[in-house]
Amino acid sequence: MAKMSDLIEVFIKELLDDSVGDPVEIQRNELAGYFKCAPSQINYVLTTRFSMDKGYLIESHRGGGGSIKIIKLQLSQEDFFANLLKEIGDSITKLKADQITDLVQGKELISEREAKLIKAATSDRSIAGPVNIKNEIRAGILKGMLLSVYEG
Amino acid sequence: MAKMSDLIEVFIKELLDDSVGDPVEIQRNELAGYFKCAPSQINYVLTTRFSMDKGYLIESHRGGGGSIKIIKLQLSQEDFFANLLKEIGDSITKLKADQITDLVQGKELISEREAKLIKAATSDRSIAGPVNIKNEIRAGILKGMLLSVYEG
DNA sequence: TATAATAAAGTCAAAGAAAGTCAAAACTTT
DNA sequence: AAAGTTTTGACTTTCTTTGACTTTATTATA
Repeated sequence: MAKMSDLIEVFIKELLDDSVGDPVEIQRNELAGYFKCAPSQINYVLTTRFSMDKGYLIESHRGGGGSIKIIKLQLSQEDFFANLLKEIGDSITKLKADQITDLVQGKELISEREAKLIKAATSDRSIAGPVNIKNEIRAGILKGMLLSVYEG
Repeated sequence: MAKMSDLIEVFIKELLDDSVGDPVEIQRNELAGYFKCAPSQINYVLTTRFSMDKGYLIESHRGGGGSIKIIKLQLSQEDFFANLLKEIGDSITKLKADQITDLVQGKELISEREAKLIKAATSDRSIAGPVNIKNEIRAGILKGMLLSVYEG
């Protein structure tokens, strides 16, 4: 049997292609039913194939009428942003985060106010929680924000 | 089926828009009849979508000829922010964070792009780290960002 | 004028409808 | 065989819908 996760991945990518740039909305159980797999496998596919690093944003709601929204951000490999994401990696200090933020602002891809927002979000003060993982958390937040700037 | 509660929410907001600032008066049973839902669902919508901290006041009368009055009120900016910070507290879900972000955007205190940034920063996928403290971390980030807006 | 009937709205808990998590089991690759 | 990846399922969390029961106000009646 061809790998299920791959099939699901292709399926979702086709949906995204068909919708030319618009986000795609699915219901986890429905999709799982279609592929006759465990619903949680959809989550697996989403986290392994549609991660932020790969240029996707995921949003979801639980409860009656809940659903999962998949947003593809168009970024090319040699893109400035792609490089930044790589540089941020899985962990980043506040100093470096600020440098990157300034860099992006310098290119006028974000406004001064937006830069301020980003700096606030990535500040040590904002990031409550275990000191030893602050840099990891910061990396995730910074990447998420930069990607969101790219969103249609 | 599109989510009933959302439809009802939109319906009421349209009424409010149409009445430009004036309170809107509805009959619970009538509205429930219109939407073919349980009357108590109107209460659900009212408490989840038109709560005080979202800037609404609800008044009602029971008995014959009874009705529900929905008032949208305008708070001073300091009160508004103070309220938000209080509501965020030490822990907040993604859903509630988004609602607050929308609220702030609705008041035109932030732009659509800035709202997107905030939503990205507070998304579960941005916040790497232990699941059990995500809401705590999110609260810190959101407060940090809102404060940065407030402080100019 | 009391009292009963009726007409609202309120409350709360249970059931239902999603999605999320995590770890074990089952595969594949090295 | 070890390491890595995928698949599954039991359990959890979050949000929505429903309905039985309560409270309050108005209207009709004795």
